[in-house]
Amino acid sequence: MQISGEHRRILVVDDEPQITRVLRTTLSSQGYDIRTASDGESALETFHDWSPHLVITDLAMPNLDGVGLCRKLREKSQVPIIVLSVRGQERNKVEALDAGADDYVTKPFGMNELLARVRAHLRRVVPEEKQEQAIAVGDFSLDPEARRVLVRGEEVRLTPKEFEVLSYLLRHAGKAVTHRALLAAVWGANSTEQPEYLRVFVGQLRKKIEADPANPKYLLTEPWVGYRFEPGE
Amino acid sequence: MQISGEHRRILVVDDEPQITRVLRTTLSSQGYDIRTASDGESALETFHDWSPHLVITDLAMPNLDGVGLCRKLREKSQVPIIVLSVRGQERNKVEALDAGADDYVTKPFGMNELLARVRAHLRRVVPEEKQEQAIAVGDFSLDPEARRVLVRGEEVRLTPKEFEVLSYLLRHAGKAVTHRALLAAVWGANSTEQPEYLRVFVGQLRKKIEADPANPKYLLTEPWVGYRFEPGE
DNA sequence: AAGAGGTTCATAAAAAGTTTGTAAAAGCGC
DNA sequence: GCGCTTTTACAAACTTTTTATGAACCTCTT
Repeated sequence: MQISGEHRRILVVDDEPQITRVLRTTLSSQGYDIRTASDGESALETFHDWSPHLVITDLAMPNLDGVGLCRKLREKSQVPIIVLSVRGQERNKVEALDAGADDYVTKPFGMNELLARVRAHLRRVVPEEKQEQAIAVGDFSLDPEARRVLVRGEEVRLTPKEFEVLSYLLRHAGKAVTHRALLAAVWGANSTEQPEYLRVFVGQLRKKIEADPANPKYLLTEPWVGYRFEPGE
Repeated sequence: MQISGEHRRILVVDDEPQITRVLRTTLSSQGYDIRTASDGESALETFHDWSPHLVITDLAMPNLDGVGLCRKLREKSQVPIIVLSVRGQERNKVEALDAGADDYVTKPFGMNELLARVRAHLRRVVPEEKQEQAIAVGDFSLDPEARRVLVRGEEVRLTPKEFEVLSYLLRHAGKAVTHRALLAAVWGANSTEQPEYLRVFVGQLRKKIEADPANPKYLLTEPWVGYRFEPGE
């Protein structure tokens, strides 16, 4: 498991199942999330649904070939594209690269080389597009980019851990959140057996966001289960 | 002559004069500006003086080899690097790519392929103008060309590093900027583990731009995360 | 139905561990 | 030498973790 590769999504496009299978296996083992497509058209669909960070594609495919796929992708996206092909002739390479591909690797290729090229291209991808979107529920709004929380229009200063706890609760507003889930989300999957933290931090949060911390209106406890966040109407 | 290649500067590094000569000729004919260096050390010098848009380098060189050159360049720069080498073994490729190279082409290579790869990498280079635009937020305005900053109409003298720090913060005004991001932007991607710089420079900046440096109004600290620039209304 | 025993929850506060602001010394390049 | 950057040091401020205590709650027994 490597930090820089975590959660990066790679779309593999090839009409030969044995190729996609081996790529899926190898890339998955490096910690990447993989989806595959067997032709250009379905690749475009998956691309739009899933927004991968990198595309690896074959050249010869039904429906829409590799060069066509590159052109289509480039109309909308800057995603790095690596073309894999058995055709090693220079004009094929030039055509693909000029169509928008970033790299051209000739089959058969060494898997370590491909992985290194994948790393090289992913390095350039803007670090972690913030998947975190602003949330607004009831009297609360939370902006992860600015790292700010507003309660009834007032800004509330939160420490990092408080922020993460509240963030998780807001994202699951209205639902009962188990101790385990909350602990795992904020403290990591390891410390799921220490609910003392939660009591302390929930207490702190209530002091900061509740009008009457002793009789919480938003941050309710769900006995024997966990907590539940109830946004004001 | 092609439009996309106009005025782009390419640094060619190789200790064999016949290689640099043919590359210079070919690349020049495509409208690129070329300089050459015959070893890693002088390549670094030329790089700093000339800020090329792309570097093409051999692997085997006196003084500082291709891999070392990649590492050195990556400390400060995101410039695309294409490595040319007679060594076609996979571990050479992996080593170079992981050292920061973006592409690895084995000699002998087709010139059209190389040109296509050059075009592919140059496509990704951010057009300079984008980074050089003036910014004005709240009480601040910053002119990158003149390297001047005005706070409430008053000019403030800043050192180069101070300027870059403030520039980055202004470009992300209102958002929490992580230590990592700020360090990477100003000191290069390698020095992301030295937040001491930031403390010092933020302190300097506050002295220069805040009315009361001890109680900052603009340059706020976001504890455990980084800093946030809040423009005056 | 009431009470004992055990568990969970809330709160406060002490202890431990980090981070931040600041000053100043050392290093570097022109 | 001079100005800028880097390094070092340390106290102050802050966050997180740990600990303690009492109240509230459930279960089981009588």
